[in-house]
Formats: sequence, C-alpha cells, structure tokens
Amino acid sequence: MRLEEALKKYLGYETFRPGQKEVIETALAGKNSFVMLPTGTGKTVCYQLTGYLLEGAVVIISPLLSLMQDQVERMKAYGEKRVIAINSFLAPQEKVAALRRLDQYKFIFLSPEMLMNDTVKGRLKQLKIALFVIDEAHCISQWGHDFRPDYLALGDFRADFEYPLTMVLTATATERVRQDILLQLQLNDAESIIYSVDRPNIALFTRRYATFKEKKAGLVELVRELKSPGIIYFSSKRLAEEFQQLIRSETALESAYYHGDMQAESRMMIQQQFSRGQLDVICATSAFGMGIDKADIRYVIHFHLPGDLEAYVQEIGRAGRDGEKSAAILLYANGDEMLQRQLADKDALDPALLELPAELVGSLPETEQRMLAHYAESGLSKGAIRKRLEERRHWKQQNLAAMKGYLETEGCLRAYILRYFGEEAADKEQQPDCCDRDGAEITHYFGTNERRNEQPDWVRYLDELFVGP
DNA sequence: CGCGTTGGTCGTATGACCAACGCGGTGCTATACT
Repeated sequence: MRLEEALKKYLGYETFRPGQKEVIETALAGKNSFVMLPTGTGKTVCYQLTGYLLEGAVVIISPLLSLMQDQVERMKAYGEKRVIAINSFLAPQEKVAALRRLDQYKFIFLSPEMLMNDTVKGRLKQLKIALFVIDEAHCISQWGHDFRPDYLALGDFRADFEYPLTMVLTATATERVRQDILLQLQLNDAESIIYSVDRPNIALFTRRYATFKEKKAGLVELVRELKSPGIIYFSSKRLAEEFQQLIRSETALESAYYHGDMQAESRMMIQQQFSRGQLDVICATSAFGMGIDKADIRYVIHFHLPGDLEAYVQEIGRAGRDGEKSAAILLYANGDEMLQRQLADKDALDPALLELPAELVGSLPETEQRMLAHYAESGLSKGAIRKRLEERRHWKQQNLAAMKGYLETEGCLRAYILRYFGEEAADKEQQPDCCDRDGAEITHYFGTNERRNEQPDWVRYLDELFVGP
C-alpha cells in the first residue's frame, strides 16, 4: 500500500504536509530519526501513521499532562480507541487496571517521570514496542538539566529496552541542542530531518524604551492598536496579572492572565476560551503555549526578553498558524537582561549544595533535592558535577548574550535568527514584510478591536440576526 | 534591573516618606492528612 493510501485510510487526509512522508519512510525503514519541523506542521501524523503500519505499540513521551490529554482526546474523537495516557490524572485503581490491559493499547502516552516507575517499566517490558517517540524533545535539553532530571534518564531507558526504534520530534533546536539531545538519548545513529525554523508570515519587531514605566505605557498603546488576538509574555507571574488588570481598565479588550500558579482547571478554561475566540489578549508567563493550536493569533509581544532564542522562536511561532500575516514584538528597557541573568543563574544548582550534610538536604526545595539525587545516582565525581554545572551556567549566559544580540543588531532580525539556527538567510525578494530593520511597519498590524467599547446596538443586532448583515 | 514589602522615623495624623532588602519562570508524581 502506498503511503498516501494509508494516510487516507487511517487518518482521512488526502496529502502529506512537508516533511511528514520523509519522516514516516525513515521510521518504516527501521531508522531512528531526529525531526525538526516548524510548529503546526502535524508532527502527530508522523508517529500515528507509522504506528498503524508497524506491529506493536507506540510509546510517546510528552512533557505536559494537558498535552497528553489533548492528544488522547483528539485521537479518540477520530475513532481510535486503543489510546491511553498513563499519568496522575488516573485514580490509583484506574492506573492498575490500565497497566493490566496495557497490551490492548496501540498508543501509550507517558511523562518521563512515569516512564521511570518500576511497575510501568516492568509492564512495558512485556510488550512489543514498535516505536518510541519523544515529543517536544527540546525539553530534554532545557528542562532536563534544570528541574526534570528524569528527562536525562531516557537514554538509560533506551539502553534497558535494547534501543527501540526512536523518533525524536521538536520545532526548535540549534545544532548544539541537537547534539545534547542525541547524547542524552544515547542515540548516535539518527537520521536528521531538519526543516527551517523560519515562519515568513511573522514580521519581526523590537522596541526600546528608556525606562520600565515608558515600556509599560508603550505596551498598553500597542495592545490598544494591534489587531487581536494576541499573547503577551512576561517573566513574572505578578506582572502578568497586573497587566491583565491594566488592560481591562484601560481598553475594551477581553483579556485573561495565565501562569503556573493557577489551578489546572482555570488554566484549561482560559486556554479553551482563548481557542474559541472569546479572549483578545492573554497575559502569560512561559507556562502558556505548548499545545496551543489556535490558528489566528495575530501577534506575540514579549514584555521581557526570554533567556534564549530557542524559547523566543518557540513562543512567537504560536502566531500566524493560518499563514496570515502576524507580528512578533520584543520590548526592551535598560537592564531587562538582569532579570533573565538572575533566573539563569538560579537554574544550575549551587555547587555548595553538593557539600550539604544529608540530614539537611531534606529541607531544600523539592526541585533541588531531585537534582541532587540525580547527580548522586549519576556516579560522577563532585569535581565532574561541579564542572558540568559550570558549563551549564556558561551555556545559559552565552544564550542570553545571543538573545541580547538580537535586540541590538542593526541587521535583519530574521537573518539573525536563521544564522543562530545555522541556516542560510532567506531570499529577501520573497519577504516584503520581514522585520523593522528592513522597513516593516508595525502599523500594518493595527486593526480595530474596540467594538466591545460600543454600547450594544440592539436594533442592528436583531436586524443582523433575522435579516442578515 | 525594577518592583513590592518591610520597618524605621517623623512627631502626633493613624498618615507620609524613605532606605534596605528580597525576589523574579518552566512540571511531574506520591502520599499523608484535614
């Protein structure tokens, strides 16, 4: 059967999107792959169709519970019943039952933490694993080193399972991050399938302000003018909340805030409201984003610069999935990078903690305890650990410096990003609205959002309702 | 870095003002207890 026929038969699509066929063919040929496809190009199809064409189960490692739930629901909605997510959403007895009948599932979603659970491992050992998938694989290189060490144990898992056929999926990774991911996964024979990170329909802007206050005022002005919907990213939960209040009082836009301290239910609700077009603006921290597949996001503003360009590209990539023109705007006020410098510094464990007496370790925050436990089990000497922490710190500072360079460059912003990801700069002829350095005008992204400002015009409303516009 | 909180002083109001200080973001899971 030709792959197109299989695509039609199993998933109902007529044609492949760029990259998908190549990825599936590679897996069907029994080769491991490292796949980099831009956001919104249907990475799910890659492992789903491969799974249908192979005998055995597909195990998918996913970083977020909400992502897993979404995928499971979507697959179920399309009629696939043999799909499950083993995670803490399951009640203990549900989990036991699910593990007992694990062999009945074709697609099994797991977090790296759950994968390391001995019962789960033992049960997986009894199955035939056709394909091992790492979704959002950049998490290995970012979160793994910082606060989710189980991401770093995926390599040992692969070894333990005699190196199952593996597919690594991400949207953004520099060569260096790719190398780190492959190293962590103990994957040295992966076929690289790399597509450009460039999203031509997203115009790039930076704006400098002298002070925090001016930046704040500038943001309100932008939000008032820009065509919504949009996302504004902050590096502080408090500021995200504060700004949402400000937008509510200063504009007629519908808005909400979103960050990691909120209850899972409120987070889900906000995300749904945004997806359904009930909100114009989301004021969020980096917690908001993965798994958002809203097509018509018109702008992404960053109130603070992110810690690295990978995060920036990932976050602005949520704009313009529909291919329509959209804007990515990075704001800066003097000294902004200090905040990121502080956060980056906090990430790598303080080497002094390695000397902490065992009885005091218990009083540390949970994340630090985990990272310490991870290093203790790694068998590395203290000197080697110290060296690794130092390298990590250095890496982060370099990344931040590159991010700062983006703000400061006088050349094309898109070219800067592409160079960072090791790509050739795109052809200018094809990109009239590229970035502010090349003459793109922010006003092209303005629109009217003030409709809610008007008092409801009942006569017109009823007229439209019964007679049509 | 900039912001909010805290605690001191002033000097007699239950505030006004200032300096010093600390903090900032991302998520999984297990298990005990109210």
